[in-house]
Amino acid sequence: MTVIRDATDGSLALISRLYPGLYNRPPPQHPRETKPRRRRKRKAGNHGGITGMKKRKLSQEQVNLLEQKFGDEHKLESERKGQLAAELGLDPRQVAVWFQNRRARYKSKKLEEEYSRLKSTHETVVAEKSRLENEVIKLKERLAEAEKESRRALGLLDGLGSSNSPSSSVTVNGAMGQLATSWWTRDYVYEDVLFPETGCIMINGMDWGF
Amino acid sequence: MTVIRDATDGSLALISRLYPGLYNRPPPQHPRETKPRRRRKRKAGNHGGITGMKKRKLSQEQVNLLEQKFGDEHKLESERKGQLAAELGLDPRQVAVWFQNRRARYKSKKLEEEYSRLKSTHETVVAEKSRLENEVIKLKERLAEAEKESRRALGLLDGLGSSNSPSSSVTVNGAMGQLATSWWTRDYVYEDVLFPETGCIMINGMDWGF
DNA sequence: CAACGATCCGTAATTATATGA
DNA sequence: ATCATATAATTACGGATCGTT
Repeated sequence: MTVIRDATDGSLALISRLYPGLYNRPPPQHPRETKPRRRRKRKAGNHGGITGMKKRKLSQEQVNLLEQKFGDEHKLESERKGQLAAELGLDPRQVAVWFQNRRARYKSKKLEEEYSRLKSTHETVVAEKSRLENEVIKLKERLAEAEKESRRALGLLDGLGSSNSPSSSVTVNGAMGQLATSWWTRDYVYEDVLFPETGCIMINGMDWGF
Repeated sequence: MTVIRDATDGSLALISRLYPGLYNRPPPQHPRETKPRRRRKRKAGNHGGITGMKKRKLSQEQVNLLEQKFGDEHKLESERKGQLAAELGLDPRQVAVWFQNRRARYKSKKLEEEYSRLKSTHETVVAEKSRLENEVIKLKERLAEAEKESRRALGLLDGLGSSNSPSSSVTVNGAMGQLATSWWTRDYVYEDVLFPETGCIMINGMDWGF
């Protein structure tokens, strides 16, 4: 099944000599193991030393337990580290390294997830923004039209008011006054609400000079 | 059985000219047809001993050249790989590994950058959305008011029309008809444009039944 | 031709090392 | 010493191509 490659079995040959039984995939046995590596001495570069240790893959069982512990706590206390190492038949150093790498993996994985999440909500917001922009446009159209119609009605009222009975004129003028203070001459205006062509309103061929 | 790797003592620059390397390096990408790959040649092998030691940390000079090449192309053709390896005094395998790891680094770095960028634009869009929401609210207020005023004016017109001379009535009724067809009874209406309290408009103590 | 196997190449994940805070 | 981080090397898996059958 597993194709043994030149490079791989070279490693295997070497490793299996040092760590018998560790590379078995199907039956991962418990490696009770002597560790040929010694602790890293002071930063004396041990380049060229025997330190070049080939990586041995941890068995699935070992990984399972490590993952479980990682789920409990992302950090390790040296106390638990030693215990875990003994339980797994690993060098405490390996356990520590495993946790470090696991934290790094966790971090980048988390970043990916965060990115996906952010991207998703971003697209949602963009769509909502687009919807709002359309709504604003429609509202402005409606508003421009409504105001235009108001002016038209007011113009008609004004025209009527100048040739009506006094009582009616009072009513009309009163209404005009209210309208004027309510929105007609208000000081805050959306410049872009009124369409250009509404700047000069022609009703029945008459320019109302607005 | 054949051990090939390692022995990267840095003095085996000669072994690299075994890769006759071949033509072609199209941006292959996804599975699509003829991608004349590298011709394969008999493996030559095995540099040096079994020494599983890792010659870690490439020199700054080596990294500089590698980075430069990476800048040109993120992928390596075996031809260039062999040449580069010879130039650097490295095992071609190491060059390949370096590029693989470099691509991985590039990928995660890019993800980080993309995340920052996305986050930034997201916040911008959120702000714009908020602004648009406010604008919509204001426009709705204005629109409700404008329509209310229109109705008030129309109400006044109507009131005048019912107690005026026939000639005036004609004018008034004509205006009403225009208004009615322009927006007053249009069939598409923003349900949320009119505020709840405007559902029943009282003008001068008169319910217009809207 | 098709099928197969060996060999190369790449990605993704993993293990380990080196260094600085 | 521990941790975070960068880097190197290894492992496993998959795809592509060549050389045979």
